[in-house]
Parts: sequence; C-alpha cells; structure tokens
Amino acid sequence: MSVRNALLALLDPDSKYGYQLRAEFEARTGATWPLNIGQVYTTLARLERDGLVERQDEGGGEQQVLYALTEPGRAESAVWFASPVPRETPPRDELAIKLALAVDAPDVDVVAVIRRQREATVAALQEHTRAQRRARPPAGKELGADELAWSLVVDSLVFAAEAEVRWLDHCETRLGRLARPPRRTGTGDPAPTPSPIAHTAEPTAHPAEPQENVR
Amino acid sequence: MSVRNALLALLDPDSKYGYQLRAEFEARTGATWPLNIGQVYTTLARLERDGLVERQDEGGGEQQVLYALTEPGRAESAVWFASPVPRETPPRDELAIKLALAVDAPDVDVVAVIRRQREATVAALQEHTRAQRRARPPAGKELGADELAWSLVVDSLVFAAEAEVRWLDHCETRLGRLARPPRRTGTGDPAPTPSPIAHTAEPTAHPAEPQENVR
DNA sequence: CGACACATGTAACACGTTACATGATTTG
DNA sequence: CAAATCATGTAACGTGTTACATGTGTCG
Repeated sequence: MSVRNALLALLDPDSKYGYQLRAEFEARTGATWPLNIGQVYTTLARLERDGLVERQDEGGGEQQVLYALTEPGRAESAVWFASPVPRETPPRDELAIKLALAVDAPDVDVVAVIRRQREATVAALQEHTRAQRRARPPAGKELGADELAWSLVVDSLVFAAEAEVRWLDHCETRLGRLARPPRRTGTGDPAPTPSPIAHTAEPTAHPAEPQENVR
Repeated sequence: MSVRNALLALLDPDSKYGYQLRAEFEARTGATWPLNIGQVYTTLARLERDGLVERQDEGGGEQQVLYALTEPGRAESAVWFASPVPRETPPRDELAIKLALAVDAPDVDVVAVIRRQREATVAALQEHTRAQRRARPPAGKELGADELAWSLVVDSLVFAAEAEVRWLDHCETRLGRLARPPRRTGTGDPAPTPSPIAHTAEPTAHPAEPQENVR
C-alpha cells in the first residue's frame, strides 16, 4: 500500500501527472526506493477506479494527464497521516525467518549464516552512512524540504541496519552460549566471537541521540 | 519470496504435507507471522511447477499429500541459506515514506504524526517484550530448537521496534531544531519533547549486549 | 448425530515488477 | 537528423491474501 498512499499524499496540494509523481517521490526518498514509472500509472488507474482520484482534462498540458484528488481521496490521505503504521503485525522479515529455520536445519552452519549476513548488513550500513554525508552537504545550512525528507529516510536506514547488526551479534552470542554451556570462571562473555570480521568500519555510530532509549 | 524459501527449507530434512508445513513454520516463528494455509498450497503448486518439489504418492498417508525436495530444490534451499538477504535495497518502509511526505505536506502536523506513531510502536514493543518473557519460561533451562528459534524472532522484533522509537525521537529532535533555530545558551538539547507521553514502560531495554555497536 | 479440527484444494483479487509499445519534445 | 528524455500506457507475471468448497476423521 506504500505507493498507493504516497501518490495520494503527493496529490494533496495540487494535481500532478505521472512522471511528476515519480520525480517527487524519488526526490523525497532520495532514490532509496526507486519507483517504477509503470507502477505509477497502474496505481493511478486503480485509484481512479476506486474514485479517489480523477483526471483533470484540459488543465494546461496537452499530452500530460493531470490527476487530482477527489473528496474521498483527500479523506483517505488524511486518514493515512492520522493513523500510525500498524506495528503489532509487522511484515514478514525474511532474515528473521531464515535464521529461525537455520537453527535446526541439517547441513546448515548457523553461525556462518549470521556472519555472512553481518558482512552484508555492515556494508549496507556503510553505504547508508556515505549517503548520509551526501544528504546534507552545507554545514549547518538551511536544507529544503526535499533534502530534509531524504535525510530522515537515510537516517531510518542507518538506525535499522545498526539494530540488525546488534541483533545478529546477539544471536551469535546466544547460540554460542548454547554450544559450550555456561562456564562460571573466566572473563564475562568476551566479544561474541573473537573479533570475527575486521571491517574498515564506522568508528562509532550516528544516532545523534544516543542513550534516551524507551523511557 | 519468504514463504517460498521457507517451505523449501522446511522440506530439506524430510518430505512433509501442507498442514505440517504451516504448523512447523508457525512453531519456529511463534505465530508472529501466521501463515495462511491457502498460501501453502498455492506456493507448493508453484514449486512443483518449477520442478523444485515433487509429490510423493503412496509414502504412507492416504489423504495426505507428501511433498519432497528435488535436487534443484535442495540446491535452491542451500543457496538461500548461503547468501545474505540483500540489504542495499531494503524493502520500502511505509513509515519512512510517510514521514518523508509529511514534512512538507500542507495541513499535516508532522510532530503529531511522529508522536502517534511512537505510541503505537512503544505499545508493540511492550507486546513483544511480554512475548519475550513468554518465549523462555524455564529459568536457564534447555530450550528446544523451536523455542530458541521463536525467541530469536521475538528478539528481532524488539531490536527493530527499539530502533524505530529511537529514530522517531531523532526525527522529532531534528524537526524541533528547525522550528526554533539554534540557540546557543541553555541546557544542551533537553529531551526531544518535554517528556511527551508517559507510558507504563520498559525500565530499560532488553538487548542483552548493550554497547558493542558496529565496531 | 453434530460440531470441530484436519486436510486439500480453487477462484478472485490486490500489489508490485518487468518488459514492451507508442508518441512528443528536446538537444547534440 | 539521430539520440535521448519526457510522457502515457498495456501485457504478463510473481507473490501474497481472502473467501469459499469439499471431504475425512474424531469426540462429546
């Protein structure tokens, strides 16, 4: 439903046409999630079929087809902004499923799976960090709505990737504790694995607000 | 692709039938992602069409249709476990999109959107924490593969929800700084908002391994 | 017997992706 | 002019969801 709702939201101030919708979507998300132009049109067709959107003939352009929100469409957009994204039933996470199945699959080295994934996720994290730097070039300068939006999107990717890395380490630790059962002597749980992969990595993470946690 | 790959993985040790596949999937994910039985059969049909799976007639049951991996099927399952879930192009995140569009939508109070979402996410987080406690009942006892798997899944939900809350606070702070431009005097950035919502909340979060970060 | 859980399927639909076809406009 | 870009669409396909139809076996 992401695309559908996004198109409604983009049509809220004024009517736009297909290409413009894609351009504005990608401007605000920084091409993080490229939007296929074909899908814009199919989605617009469905929105029109459902009466949430209507074509504005004439209007200005010749070969451009302007779409405008109808009243129901405006209402639906408002509802979307007003109601939180449901988090009780999060979408299926392929990685979590994979690990859940790996823990007792035969001929599968769970720890190897975890480490390969960690490598991939850390690489993505570094990529996102680079994008972050790209997203706010001028030091302390005013940044436009598009830059601000796209910068927040990148931040969300960074936060999510960091959490994933932490979770992977957490999994490795828990599995490790299972393998060699609790020994009481010795250092208390040394690094989850003896410094498994030395990435040319982030010195320390970006969450500007570090410790506030959940309250 | 999650379901497709999960079914392949579940068929790896020995052949199973539809209901059994759903039961095992839900046992390992703790009914976090309920799997519709209809989809099991449609997916099995597609896997059979693609030659990754075949029906074992006879075999034992009468009205039960056993499915077994073919060689290509076994290979595909192995590839799935061997290759990381791609994180360069993460799936579209509806929440990030919503916020990106909200920052300059007219008639939308971004901060209100953030707070409503935070409430929902914190509620989900608490729900997951309860599930976490439910997932490992015996103190330090051996837990079976199913319990372990489902407990890791819940952990992943907790990590993700915590990251989301942190990101939401981060967004609110950044937006707040924009509203009233940098003032140099005063306490350094007091809580993102004056203690906005007082949830009957988690004292301090669960990531057993707190500080190791990305290295 | 009747209700319920087990077990297998089918049909219709929604969303998303890719590839293709077709023109108009701009630009080297 | 040729090529690239803008602009609108269509067709086919894959995954996932819901609802329905059908039959068997079990248990109160």
